[in-house]
Amino acid sequence: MTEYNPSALEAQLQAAWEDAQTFAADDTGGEKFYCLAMFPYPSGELHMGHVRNYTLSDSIARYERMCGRNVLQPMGWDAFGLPAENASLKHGVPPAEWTQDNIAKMRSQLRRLGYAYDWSREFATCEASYYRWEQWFFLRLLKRGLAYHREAEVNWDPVDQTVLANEQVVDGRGWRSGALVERRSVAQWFLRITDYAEELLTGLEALPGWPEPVKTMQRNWIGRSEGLEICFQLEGGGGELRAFTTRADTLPGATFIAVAPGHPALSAVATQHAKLAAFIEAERHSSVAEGALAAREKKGVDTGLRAIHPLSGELLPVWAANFVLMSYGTGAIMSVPAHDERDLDFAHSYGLPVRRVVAPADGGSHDADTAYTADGQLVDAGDYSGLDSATARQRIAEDLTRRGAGETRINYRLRDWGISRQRYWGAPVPIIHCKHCGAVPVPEDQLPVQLPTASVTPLKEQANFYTVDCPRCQAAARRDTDTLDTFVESSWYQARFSCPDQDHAMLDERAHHWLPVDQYVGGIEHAVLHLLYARFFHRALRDIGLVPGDEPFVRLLTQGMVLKDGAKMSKSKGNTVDPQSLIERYGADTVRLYILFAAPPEQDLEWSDTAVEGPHRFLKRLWRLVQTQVAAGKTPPLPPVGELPKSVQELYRTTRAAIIRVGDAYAERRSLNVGAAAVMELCNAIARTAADSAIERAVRGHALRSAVLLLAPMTPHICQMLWQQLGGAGWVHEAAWPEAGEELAAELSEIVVQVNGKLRARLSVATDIEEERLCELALAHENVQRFVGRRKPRRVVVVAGRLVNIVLG
RNA sequence: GGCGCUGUGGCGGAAUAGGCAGACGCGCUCGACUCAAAAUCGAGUUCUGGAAACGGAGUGAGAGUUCGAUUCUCUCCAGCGCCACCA
Repeated sequence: MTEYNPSALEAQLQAAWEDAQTFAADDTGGEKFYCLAMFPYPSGELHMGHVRNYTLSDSIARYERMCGRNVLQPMGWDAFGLPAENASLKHGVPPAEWTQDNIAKMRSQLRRLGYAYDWSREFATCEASYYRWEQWFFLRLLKRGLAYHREAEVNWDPVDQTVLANEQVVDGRGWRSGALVERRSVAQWFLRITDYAEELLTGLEALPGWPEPVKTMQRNWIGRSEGLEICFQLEGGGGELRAFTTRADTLPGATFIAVAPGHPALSAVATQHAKLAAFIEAERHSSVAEGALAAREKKGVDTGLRAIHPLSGELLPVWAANFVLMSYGTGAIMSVPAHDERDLDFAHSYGLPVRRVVAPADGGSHDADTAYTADGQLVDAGDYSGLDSATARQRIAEDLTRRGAGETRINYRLRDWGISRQRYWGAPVPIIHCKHCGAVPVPEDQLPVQLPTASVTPLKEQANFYTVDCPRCQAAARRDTDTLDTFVESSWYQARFSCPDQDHAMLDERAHHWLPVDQYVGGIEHAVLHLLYARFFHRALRDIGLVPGDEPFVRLLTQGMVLKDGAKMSKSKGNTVDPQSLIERYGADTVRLYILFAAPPEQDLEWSDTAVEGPHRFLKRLWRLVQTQVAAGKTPPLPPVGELPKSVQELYRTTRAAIIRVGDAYAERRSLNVGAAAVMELCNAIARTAADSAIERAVRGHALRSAVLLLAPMTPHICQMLWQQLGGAGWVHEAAWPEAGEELAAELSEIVVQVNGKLRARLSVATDIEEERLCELALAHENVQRFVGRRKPRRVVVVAGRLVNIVLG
């Protein structure tokens, strides 16, 4: 009997797959299935999170392939980014070299796991042949007005020395460095993602294959709110102030106006108002990031300006206040202390009046010390008194609109995406700044703007990089020395995998063949960053005809983290488990099976060193079962279902059930942990069944072949070998997914008998038994009688083929 | 503070449309094989009473709907995640 020797077997098969190019995708083939896992940053080390991510997607890809689909499963490298620069500083290795070394390491680690990638499509985003088209696309966006340059207050990461997008600031800290983010004014490039805000929001409804939490996070991030922009005239003809509100019904209760310290209306006043000027200046230098604002004490200064209430004509003081954001709405708000906690807070600090105009609709009372923020009924609100909040909002909006004192508006929390980074290791911004012509695009025939790899010096210090002539007027000019946010690369790589060898265009007709991605697999941490950017990019690409449809990813699986001792595995915590040593010990198949089996894909997986033994033992047992079967000679063919004797009926049924259950686990629910369990159950049933007669061997053979096919997407190496041993031809990954086969009619079925919903007996009865007779039998059962006794059942519920519930009065 | 997710044995988890709670696996107990160990195989394993048959309790807590609830509804509690002066 041959021993199960995973390492030899796996190495041999991996080489054979490679020689045969068996996972190359067909650009013209039939029903396509594009399966993609989020490509890794080449850190040089594969960790368990990667193994989980790639094993999930590989199992799905292999399953779809067995179902006859033309599968594309590519792999590449998200290769720009800071770690390469840091490594370069630390060890003196150029980023390009460091990155290439890491890619080589990780590629061989991935190969050792037996993933069915089409390696011919591999690319790294740091290659000029890739970012060249990113630069090209940036210029197209610029031409279409979707990219623009402006000085803006930005999030500045003092450790990484770069600007961060809002999405990259987490709790007031840089997402990578963890440093407290500062506010700075920097000239940089933006992409007009806000142009797509509405579409990105409504598009979520067309994504039933996305997890609800991810869609919710994106909805919150986009933050759509409908409201009214109200125009307040300043006293003495001093212009106007506009304020956005979602609660126009509370306008009668507005007692002051609050404006952001950076509001342009203040600059003229500040010249005459020292206290205000000081306040504005202090706020400008306050380095508090957005996330920390909420905890800050509310401060303000009366500007001396007075605004006219558009309903009452009353004069409202205008205050400069640090709790108003310049970057949302108009930078000015109407303050209604009675119905907004922040306003009330501020009013209390500065002794401003509180006017209650909304009362609970049910007539209940409300604590006067807190703001009543819910909808209700208007009181003491002039013409609007008595109306409910919704009606009042509508009426006030209509009235103000008619008088030109307001208009309905939709505001979004989403801001434009700042993409300039003051980093070396990234794709250069293809722009030349000219004193006379402004920001001039690098002509297309001069792309790519190559990142100079000879010297690892910041671009702004490399004169031979930035010294150029203006392409328009030939005067001396200066290249933009910023690089693009690395999230730009990952926003379109899924499209480029369709045609990575295309030298003459960003994308070609193959993108129309392969896109959208049918199944995307990755970590939930990208719920807003990468997944929102990629949806935006896809639409921008669509608008110039390069990709089909509106969405890049049809189905999304967000896998949970791999934890050890309750915390995410990480080097700093010292709780990592090295996949490499585990593979050496158990083989890739065991590692794959364990990581699929240990938890549902979407949930966090608590790593257990001992639990790995389970899947390993199972594979060894399966191996032995096949060896025993094969050693006993040729397996007879499966006879017609009707001829199966009692001794093998259970195994036949279990096999059939397993085929259905496992198929469903792969296709519908992607709950591969349950699929793996069902195959284990099947193998237990095989081991329980005798192998003496020809018919027993025939049914066992059928069960074993099925088990091997069901398991093949998860543990491809061992299954390839067992498939051959069982007489299967060719690659198991090209074999057809098994048919469940004819259902075996049962003569007897087991019926559960309950009394008052409690299980009291089980009956084995003829499947076609009449309901009346079944009830008789159930009632006659000894143990049922003990509970029913002389009492007369009030009711008997019968669920055909399943149970009888006898309800006593 | 808002929104969302999750609570099931010693542990990871299963229960597809409201119908046998605990599949599958880890761990543990006992046994077989062995000089011994490893490996392997067999029996058992929610708690509790009982030798057993057979009971009692039981899916975070409490209520509700139902003949019947891990599953549906409501109110709590706990943990996690996201967002958060967004007007």
